[in-house]
Amino acid sequence: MTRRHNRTRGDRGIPEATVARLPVYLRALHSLQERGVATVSSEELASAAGVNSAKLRKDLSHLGSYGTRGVGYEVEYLVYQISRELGLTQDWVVAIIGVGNLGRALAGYGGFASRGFRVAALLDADESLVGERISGLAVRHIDDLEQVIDEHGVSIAVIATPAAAAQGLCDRVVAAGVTSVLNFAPVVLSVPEGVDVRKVDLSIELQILAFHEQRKNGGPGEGQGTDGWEGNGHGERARGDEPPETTQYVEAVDA
Amino acid sequence: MTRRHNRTRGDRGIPEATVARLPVYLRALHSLQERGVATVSSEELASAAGVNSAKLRKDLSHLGSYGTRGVGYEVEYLVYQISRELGLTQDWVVAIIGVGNLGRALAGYGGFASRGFRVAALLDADESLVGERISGLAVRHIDDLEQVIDEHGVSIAVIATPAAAAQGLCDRVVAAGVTSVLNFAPVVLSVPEGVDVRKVDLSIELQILAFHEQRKNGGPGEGQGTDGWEGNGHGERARGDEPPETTQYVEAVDA
DNA sequence: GTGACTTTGTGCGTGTGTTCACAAAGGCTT
DNA sequence: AAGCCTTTGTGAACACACGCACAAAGTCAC
Repeated sequence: MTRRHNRTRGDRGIPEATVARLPVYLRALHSLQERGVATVSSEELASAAGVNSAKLRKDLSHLGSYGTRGVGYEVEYLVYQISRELGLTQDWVVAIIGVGNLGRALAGYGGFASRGFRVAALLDADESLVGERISGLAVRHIDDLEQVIDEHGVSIAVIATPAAAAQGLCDRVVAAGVTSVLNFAPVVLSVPEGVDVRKVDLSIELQILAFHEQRKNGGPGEGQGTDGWEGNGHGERARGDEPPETTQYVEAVDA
Repeated sequence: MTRRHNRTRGDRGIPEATVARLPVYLRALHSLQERGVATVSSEELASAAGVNSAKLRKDLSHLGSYGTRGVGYEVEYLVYQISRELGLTQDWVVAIIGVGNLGRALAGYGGFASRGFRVAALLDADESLVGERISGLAVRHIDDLEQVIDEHGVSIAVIATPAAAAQGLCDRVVAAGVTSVLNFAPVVLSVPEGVDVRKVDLSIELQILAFHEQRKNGGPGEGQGTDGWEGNGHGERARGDEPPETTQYVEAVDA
C-alpha cells in the first residue's frame, strides 16, 4: 500500500543481493592486494569471500565483463570497479548521533575512514559530553544537529542512541536533507519514500544464533513434559505449551 | 561443494527468513506489552514491525495457530511462543572476546541481558586490561579462554577483536566446544560443519547505503567524462572506466 | 440462536535468488 | 599457427520468498 519501498533489484539492474555481497568481495580483494597477488580466479576469490564461485561470477558479471577467460580477474582493476560501483571513489560525510559506548566504538572504527567514509561530526544530548574530544573530534550538542549537517554536508547519519530517541532524531536528520540512515537503535524507523534506512541490531543476531543452537541440542521448549503456561483459556493449541501465569518472560528493556 | 551449509529452511520447517524476523516481532510485542496492550491484529503488529501483514501471519503460522479469527493475537501469549521458539526461555551464556571499544559497548548493551543472554566473561589479549572491571565483570586473559569457556559453560562466543586475531580465536572457541559464534571482526571465518557463525559488519552496511545514495544522485563514476584509469592494457571493457595508474584507491586497513 | 462483521490462515501466481553445467573465449605450448 | 587447457560468462532449472486475495473460523450484537 502507501509507501512500499519495493526496491529489490537495486536501482539499475544490480540485484540487491549482489550489492550486499560486493563489500565482501572488496574486502577479500584488498586482502589479496596486500599480499601482492595480482590475479585471482573466481574460484579463489569466491572461497576467500565464503561464497559459491558461480554466484561470484554472476555477481561480477552485473558490473560488466571484467575477467579474462583462462586467467581470472586482475585484482587491482576489480578493486577499482567494485569501489566505483559502490560509490567508494567519492567521499561520504558521516555524522554519528549518540556518543555512548557504541557511538564511541563507531567513531574509532578504522573500517569507516578506510572506505571513503569521513566521520565529520559526533553529536549527543548529554551536555556534559559536549566539547569532549573523541577520536580527534569534538562532540557537538544535539541542538546543533541541523546546523552541523548543513555545515559539513552530511549525507549519511548513523544513529547510535537509545531507542526512545531514535525516531525523533531520524525525523530531524531527514528533514535536514539526509537520505541515508544507518540505525543501531532497536526500533523500526519509519521514513518517507526516497530515504534509505539500514538497521544493525546486535541482539537480533544473537537471537538467531540461539534459535539454531536450541535446535542443535534438542527441540524447542527445553525438555521435560509440558513447559509452563497452565492453559488459562487457551484450549487446544497447535504446537508447544505455555508459560507460568503472570510472569514477564523477558524483561523488555529496549524501549 | 564440500561443506555446504545450505540450511535454508531452518531446521524443522521454519524458513530462515522467518526466523530472522521473529526477533523483530518480539520487540514490537514487548513494546505493546509495556503499553498494556493485551491483543493485536496482524495488521497492527505488522505495521509496528515494519512488514506486510500477510507476511506476518504466514510467519506466525509456522509456529502454530496462535491467533483468534475476528480478534487477533494475545500479546502475552505470543511473546511467550516466539520466545520459546527462539530459545529465549532458557539462558545462554555468552563470552565476549576482545575488550576494545566495541567489546565494551557490547558488554554494556542492555539488549543482551534482557533477552536471556548472560554475558559471563570478557577476555582480551592485552595484559594491562586483565583484571579491569567492565560492567561489573573482571576481564580475563585470553590464555584462559578454554578454561573460562568450560568454567561458565559458554555456548555463544562473541568475537570483537581485530581481524587478524579472529580466525585463530574462532578455532580455539570451536575446539573448546562452542558451536555458535557472533563475529564482529571484518573477516570471513571458516568453521567446521555444525558450527553457526553470524557476522555483523558495520562498514558493509555503510557501503550498501553509499551504493544507493550514489544512485539517487547521479549514476556511478561521479560525473564528468571518463573517470580515470588510463587504459593500461585493458582495451575495450564493458561498462565504466578505470582509475589513475598506480594509486591505491582505498586504503585497505582491516586485515 | 442467528446473522453480520472481523480477522486469521493459506493456496496460488509472481518475482528473486541460487546453482548447475556448458559453450565461448582467451592464453600458452609446441 | 594450431590445438590444448583453463576459466569466464550465462542459459536454464530449481528453490525460496513475497504478497494478493479469499474462504474458513471465530466474535459480538441483538
